[in-house]
Amino acid sequence: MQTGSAPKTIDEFHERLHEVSGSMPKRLKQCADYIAANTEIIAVSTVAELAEGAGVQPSAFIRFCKLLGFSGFSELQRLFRAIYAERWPDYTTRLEKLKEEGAGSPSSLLAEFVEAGYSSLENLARTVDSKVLSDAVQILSKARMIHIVGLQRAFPVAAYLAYAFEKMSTPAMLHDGVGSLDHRHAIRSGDVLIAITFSPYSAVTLELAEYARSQGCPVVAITDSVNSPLRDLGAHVLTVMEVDFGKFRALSASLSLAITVAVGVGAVQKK
Amino acid sequence: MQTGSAPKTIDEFHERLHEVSGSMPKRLKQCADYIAANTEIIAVSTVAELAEGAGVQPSAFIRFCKLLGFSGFSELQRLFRAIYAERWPDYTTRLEKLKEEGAGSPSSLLAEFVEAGYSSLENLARTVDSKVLSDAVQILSKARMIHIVGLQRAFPVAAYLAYAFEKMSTPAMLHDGVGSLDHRHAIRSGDVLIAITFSPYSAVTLELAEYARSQGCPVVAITDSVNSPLRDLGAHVLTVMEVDFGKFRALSASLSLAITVAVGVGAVQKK
DNA sequence: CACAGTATGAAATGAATAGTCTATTTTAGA
DNA sequence: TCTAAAATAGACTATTCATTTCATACTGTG
Repeated sequence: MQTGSAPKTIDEFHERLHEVSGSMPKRLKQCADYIAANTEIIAVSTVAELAEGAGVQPSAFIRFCKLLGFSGFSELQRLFRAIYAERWPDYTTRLEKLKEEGAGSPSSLLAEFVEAGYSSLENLARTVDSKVLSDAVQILSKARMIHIVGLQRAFPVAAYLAYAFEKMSTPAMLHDGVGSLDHRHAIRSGDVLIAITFSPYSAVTLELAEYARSQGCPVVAITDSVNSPLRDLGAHVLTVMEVDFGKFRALSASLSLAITVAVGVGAVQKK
Repeated sequence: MQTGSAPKTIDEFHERLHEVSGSMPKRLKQCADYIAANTEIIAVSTVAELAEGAGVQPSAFIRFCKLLGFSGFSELQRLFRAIYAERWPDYTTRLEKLKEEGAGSPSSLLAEFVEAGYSSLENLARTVDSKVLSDAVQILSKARMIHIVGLQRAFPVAAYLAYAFEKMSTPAMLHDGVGSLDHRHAIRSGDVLIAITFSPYSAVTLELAEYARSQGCPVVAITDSVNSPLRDLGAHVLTVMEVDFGKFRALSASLSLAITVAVGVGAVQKK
């Protein structure tokens, strides 16, 4: 049992699979083919299920795992589960450590932020629900006017949305709180509000969203986690999980999502 | 046990989770919170693992599952396993899947923007000059006051910088152009200006940068390409190339660079 | 302060699942 | 066609895991 040679990454796994699949007895070849075509279900299936799918006995499937260098099916599955469950490291602690050590040279700091950006984007791509996304675009494209609110951390996102709509000549209004002027009464029937807020949720944003709902206007929310109070309002929620650095948040994912929505709306309206 | 009312979709699940999480005993609340934050690992975890993650006993976790309307953990997990394949983690595959919905569809747009953001970040990490970056941080950390200007496309970046400095109690002022009020005379000797502008370069931003230089204030520029007019002013130039998609520009790289600078300055000042 | 109702944790139970072993079948070479 | 080696299937075992049970600790109320 050459367990030491077990593939450590998905790439290595595929490589090994391809490598050994040439010289394989019939049943094991079936396993190889089935696995190659259904890699994604390994993490959530049992030996019995996979064996049936490949049309072989469970024991054959286990022999197949061993041939690839694993000690058994469990070890193989562990590889796939680990990769999926891979939690992004705790950036807050990492950042603090970096600061403490004083080794926080700006370029290593940048490396951290860049990596956080990668994680956020990958996570976004992985978890976005295309149905929810296209519904949001639908709702917005029917709006007479789009209102945008997002303060504090969320303000850059709101500002970018306002910019994008402006460039596409889509009627939109940014509620930015300048002069503490409240423009809530600009929200009329037929309008839609985009509310962006992340924990800790801005009271002003929530209030405006509430007001919009009370006027019968749909609210499209861009927010983190599923506990967002915006959900209580019956808002159409787009969830985006982003890596936090203590008080700061990589905004890569939120911005990408926002610009997608904006361009999506613009595309629909041009037709 | 109202097993008939078990959530059938992830959306329903989240809804229910949020619905019941208000009135829950401590341990079950812990489960709810943990699950809300780690939904993605349910499909590939065991009760014991999740329970440990939430800091509760496995039995408590099962009580939690029942509260949500499932017959037990297995039924809950079945829900997540069923949809697992669609969210297969391999980033590239997932992007391709998103694009399958057809060009112009919201999800394919998202895939494009995510890709653009990703390459922008890659680009940034590759091309950044660590000497220039740490010099910029040096210059800024010596400033009596930091002025920030960035309009149009660059405004979200400027706004985020202003937010970050505010959070770190670093004296900073955002020149946002509200009311066409020009605050240039707030720029005094000892201050530093961060000017952010991308092609086509905003005249207002350039003018302000010019003014700052004329007052003998250093200017740290965040801009694209080497042809930026800010270079002519003798500004300290941080270059960031963003990948365009259509008319729009991913801001991921610019924001990451900006936040790096801000946090870098904050770190120096805390010492 | 006592009591009822609820929540909790530890351990026992029982089901599902991975992994092993061996008799049988298939295959290849003489 | 016979024989030896390899491959396979299916029964068997050991393990892991979800779930239940029950004794104990809280919590709020009269």
